[in-house]
Amino acid sequence: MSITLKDVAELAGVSRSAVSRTFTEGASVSEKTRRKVEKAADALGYHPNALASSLTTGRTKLIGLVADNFHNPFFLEVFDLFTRGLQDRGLRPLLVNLSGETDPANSVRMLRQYSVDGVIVASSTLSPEFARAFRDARVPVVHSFGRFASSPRVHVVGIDNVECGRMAARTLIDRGYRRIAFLGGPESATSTQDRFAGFMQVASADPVVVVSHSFARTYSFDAGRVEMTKLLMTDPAEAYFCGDDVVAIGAQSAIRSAGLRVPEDIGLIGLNDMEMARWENIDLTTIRQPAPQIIDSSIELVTAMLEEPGRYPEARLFPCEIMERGSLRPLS
Amino acid sequence: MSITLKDVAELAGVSRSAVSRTFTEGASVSEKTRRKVEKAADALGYHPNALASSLTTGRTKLIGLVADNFHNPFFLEVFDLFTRGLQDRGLRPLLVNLSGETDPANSVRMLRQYSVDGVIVASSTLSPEFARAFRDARVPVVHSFGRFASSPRVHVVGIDNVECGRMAARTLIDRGYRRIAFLGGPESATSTQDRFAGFMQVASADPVVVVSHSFARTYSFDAGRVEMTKLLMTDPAEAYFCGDDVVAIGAQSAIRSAGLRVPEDIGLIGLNDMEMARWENIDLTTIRQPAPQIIDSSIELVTAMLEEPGRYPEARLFPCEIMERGSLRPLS
DNA sequence: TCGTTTTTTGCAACCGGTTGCAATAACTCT
DNA sequence: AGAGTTATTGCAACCGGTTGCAAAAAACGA
Repeated sequence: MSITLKDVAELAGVSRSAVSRTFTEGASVSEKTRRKVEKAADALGYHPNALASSLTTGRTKLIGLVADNFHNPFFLEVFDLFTRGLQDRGLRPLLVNLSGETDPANSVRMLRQYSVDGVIVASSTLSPEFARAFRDARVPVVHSFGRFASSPRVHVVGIDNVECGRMAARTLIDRGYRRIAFLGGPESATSTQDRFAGFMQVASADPVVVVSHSFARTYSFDAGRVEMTKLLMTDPAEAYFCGDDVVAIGAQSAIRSAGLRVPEDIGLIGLNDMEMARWENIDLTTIRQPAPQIIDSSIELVTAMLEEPGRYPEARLFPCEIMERGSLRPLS
Repeated sequence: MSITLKDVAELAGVSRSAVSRTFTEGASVSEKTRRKVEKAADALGYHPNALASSLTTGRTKLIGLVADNFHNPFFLEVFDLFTRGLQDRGLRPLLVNLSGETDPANSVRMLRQYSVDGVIVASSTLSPEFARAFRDARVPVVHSFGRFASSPRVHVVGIDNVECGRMAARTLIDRGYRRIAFLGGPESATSTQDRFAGFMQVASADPVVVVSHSFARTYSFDAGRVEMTKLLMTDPAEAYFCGDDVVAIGAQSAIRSAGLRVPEDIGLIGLNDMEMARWENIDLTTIRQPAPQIIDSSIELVTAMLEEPGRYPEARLFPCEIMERGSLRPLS
């Protein structure tokens, strides 16, 4: 069927080892045989079978990319960055869609069956358990956008969500908002919990500030809209820190549908700074999460673990910054 | 390092073949040995290595998923559907990001190195050449969202873009718009060309209709916005058929920024019916592309090709329908 | 030129599985 | 119980590569 090492060896008149060696970096082959082999390989259109070689080398160059939110456009950007970053380093992403799945065991089993070299869990909602399951199975794993822990059990790359919560509260208070609220993503998500904690910490420390909170069912437009619609029926706050941009956009839509204006009637601040936040009809003030850096760093870390499997776990944090746009009233 | 067939065989006191057989569907093993093997396997935490077995079976259950647009949220929905559909059938998507890449050779080589069982090219912008390159390399391939051809050289699953163009033109004319225009996606994309052709065919057949056209640089918000901004500086049409939803949303944003209203001042119709089109602040009238059906059918077709590699190429078309929302004036 | 050192090469075993085949075991049936 | 079937099993070769090792070839030094 397809061309194998043996075919090339025969045509080139050398041993199979010689052919193998010309295709492996840093192996000992003379220029003469290399040329013979390359000529034969070209003639036959030969390319080494990566999977067969993985059997002996123990490396597949396959990286499991595990995600659970396919309804948040931010993750499209994340996939773009991950796939390109991996490809640039000669690695291949094996995509796993976890939507609805709660038990890590299946994914662990599946990714082990495919002998992935490592796994990147790209999610801000999965519990740390998930990444740990891979570690326990001795699969190098990095949790991107995961929860920061002061004593991480697994490599984590992301942001300090607690600090983001504080930052959001400070920003709202600085703008003169007094009745402020947290409109979080799913309550079960670690990122929601942390952002909530930080937000409350700053907000409740200020004696004149009145703070309230609620949660959207998921990090999605619909959930944000539903929750804000509910809030508008009673006595809404002056400004909301939303779970993330897509929740904020849903909230924005609800506010506008109710005949109110952002930021004149209600202020909004999101988190992520996804592309859409810049769209002129959305124009969302938001906390930028430096996705390119997080992703680069995650890839770097997972490749480092290939060399050094027992590598001591670490948490890598990147700073966030406020992106001023039009959904909050200006600093007076 | 990891548990192999041999370890299980030894513990269970049977031959390696026996172990292999208990893990392969429909092989001949007695209940007694099966139980012994399963017990040993459980004890050791053994799971067969999918890649090693692919060597002899010739099947990896890996499917290359090739995409080139990571800036259009519609494709996040597409990825969701593809990954789930493949997973449900025991297949694994190997994601390839083609952004910027024009030469198929690289992807073909890479995916062949990984012995993917088949490839799905999910793009409405790539030329048919691309899919053909896989076919020429004897890799089963399906082009999803690709150009329909009356004599397809490669399996294509999608919609009739020419008919969509006609449908859009008819819709606009029926609403009483007289100065209508096509605001396409990238001119080089087959889908743009076809939608354009159909649109012009109907529009220019009507003596009272005045038609014009232009193209956005890519299927993206920014490109749509830029192009519409340009159009607004001269004498805009009464209604536009936009390249796709994301281009339409960009156009909508430009229109609103110019202080005009949709649909009162300018009407818009998109194509795809992505989730965002339903968002209340967007509320886009659009032509629904039945993505779930296209994707299901694509997966079905690619798996059928595994059984029957020489399968005669076919084009599968799914009907589209207008989703009435608020970006066109109502039928009078 | 010849002995020594360094490079290059092929052999053969191995990676973790699968499978055709012949031998063995377990059933039927009379 | 014994002949004839059918089901199960293990052997050994193979899938497409890699790699340690020893032999062969080439390069080096004097």
